Amino acid sequence: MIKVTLKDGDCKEFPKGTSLYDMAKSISEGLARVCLAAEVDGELTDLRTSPQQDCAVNFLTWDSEGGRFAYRHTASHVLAQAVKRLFPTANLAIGPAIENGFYYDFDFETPINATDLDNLEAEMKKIIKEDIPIERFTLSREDAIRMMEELDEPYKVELIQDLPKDAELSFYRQGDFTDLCAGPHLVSTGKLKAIKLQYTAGAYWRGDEKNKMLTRVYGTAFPKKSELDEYLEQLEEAKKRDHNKLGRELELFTTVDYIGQGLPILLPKGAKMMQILQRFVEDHEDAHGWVRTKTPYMAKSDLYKISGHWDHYKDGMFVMGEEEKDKEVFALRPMTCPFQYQAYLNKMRSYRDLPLRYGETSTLFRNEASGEMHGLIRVRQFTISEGHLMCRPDQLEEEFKSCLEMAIYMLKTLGLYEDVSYRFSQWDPNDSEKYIGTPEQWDEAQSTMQKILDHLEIPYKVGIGEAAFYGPKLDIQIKNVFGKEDTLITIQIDQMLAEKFGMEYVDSDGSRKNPYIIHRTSIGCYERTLALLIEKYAGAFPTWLAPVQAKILPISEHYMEYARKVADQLANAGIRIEIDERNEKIGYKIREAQLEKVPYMLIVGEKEQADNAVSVRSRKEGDKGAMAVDDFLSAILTEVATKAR
RNA sequence: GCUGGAAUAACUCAGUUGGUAGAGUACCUCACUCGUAAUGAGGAAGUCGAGGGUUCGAGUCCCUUUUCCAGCUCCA
Repeated sequence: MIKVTLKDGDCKEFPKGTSLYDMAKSISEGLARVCLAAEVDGELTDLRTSPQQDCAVNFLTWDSEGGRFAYRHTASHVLAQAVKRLFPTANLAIGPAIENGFYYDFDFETPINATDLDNLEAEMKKIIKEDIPIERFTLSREDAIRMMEELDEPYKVELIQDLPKDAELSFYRQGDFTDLCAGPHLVSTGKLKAIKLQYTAGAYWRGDEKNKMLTRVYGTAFPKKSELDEYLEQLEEAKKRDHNKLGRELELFTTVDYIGQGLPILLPKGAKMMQILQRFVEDHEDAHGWVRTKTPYMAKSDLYKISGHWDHYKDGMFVMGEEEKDKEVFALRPMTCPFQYQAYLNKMRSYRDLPLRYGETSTLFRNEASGEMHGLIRVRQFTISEGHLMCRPDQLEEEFKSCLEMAIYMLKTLGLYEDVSYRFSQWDPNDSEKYIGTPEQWDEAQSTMQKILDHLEIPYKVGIGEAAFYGPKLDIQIKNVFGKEDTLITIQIDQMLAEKFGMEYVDSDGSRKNPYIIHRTSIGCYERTLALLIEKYAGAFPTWLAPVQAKILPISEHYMEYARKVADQLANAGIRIEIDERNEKIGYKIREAQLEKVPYMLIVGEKEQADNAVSVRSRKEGDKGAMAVDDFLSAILTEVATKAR
């Protein structure tokens, strides 16, 4: 007998050799029905495992990530089985569970289409109905390779060959289908309930663009049809917040095909929001010891040769001219650093001058690959709240902290703080081509940064190979409505470029030293920030950010003059105001203003004109009744000043 | 850049096996002068993204290209 301690502290005894699934059954039929996998002494495992000694067992249900992953991983195997049934010549690559579903990569002989996807889904449902038991077995590496060669699965053979020689490999078999897999999996295909194949996409074998592009089939699975439907409904709702759709509908931006990809046109409302954000950021920075520079948008190739951009970032730049043909070759700037450094180099610096904080509202140009552009989130020309801070080693941590605090303040003010996560972006020592500097320099820069991050207790995850070519970064990451993650804000420590440009200061002992440089942004690039704000608020921006803060809706033409008088008074106080001068019914004007998501509608008619008042309707709370113009003005000014959300 | 999908009026979309280009909204005109989410009538509006091909005839079929969307790769 072995003793099993359950999560709730209960102890049970079972004969040695009892599987976890049988244990669950003997505890209760209900548990057996809902448990999907288990943790034995903290290790994720299959229900078909039979513990050999006393242990702690935690049965995992749909409520745990481990349970969901086992469930969806099994769904991905069922998909692979369906593919092998309908397309016997297709080869299998990999098929994991992911955050909200699963995918499987296949190498099809001919591309599959939407009908094929429907057929595959139908076949999956058949496999689930067949309720095929799923068995686990292990093979030596050698036998595993032999089996996959016999099955003619070259990708699987390659995967196995990369595993350690003495590895014992686990396989899962369900009827006529066998796959290499670490598991865990459900006990039979019938445990799956609601599945849906969503779409296909290309994906490089092993994520390397030099490799063949495979077909990735995405799907999701839930224990109940109602939950699946709810999830799909949520996806549809999220799409309605998509900044790329909403931003165009709200007339914030547009694109024109003969201007080109990644070059959006900011319309008056979008440009106004950008201006508000920019003023907010610049004022805040200036109040915190930052000074402004204004540097050129382009430079001769000479500059980029010193900085290393020419060798490490040329593909990302717009270069004008050819080195062989033209006397001077210019390139638009992809980053501000080498330009702003010239301001530092303008004269000899003393240790007393540091820290020096240079801010610039900087427009940058990056020649992104054509498939990368996405609305305002990835563009080829963008404007960023860029800054470089030169300091002494003893000031580094304090300055880094203040940069981070500023970023957090900005995020909190915008209401995005709860949506971000931190990434400590490090270099990839195996890809030294991509970076300047020696391994020793990288170790030093990264350990300096790590010390600061740990000291500040920043909860980060590490991103290997995500560093800039000149140094490590703390990236503040955010997800868009589709769940795709992008960097919003970045704070970087750079020693290497300072050295390349010969930036120095004279220390108290008379010696010359290179300053530490912090590259940082306050709210990242304005285009991307705007995009995320659109999605965050579904276009209903906080009043301080709204391009139009109040719209005056006269009941009829008779009150137009009064409407203009009110508009003048509010506009003179700095409120962004519009009048709906059209000869339409009030209900119609309200509907339109509501759809434009204007924070306040001010209805004026006979009564209001008599009382020097406005009837206020808020987009959130509806009709709020009449109010003296002065009272409305002071209320909205307070709201704007506090940047209330 | 790669894989897949898409492009028809300002916007959202319909358009059957190839046979005269359609709706709703918006816009313009007129009437109505209106009290908290759509007043009515009329009008104008499209080289069917661009270029080439097949055909008596192409929005529809084929090729090239541009842009947009999802994903991959890459990045703020």
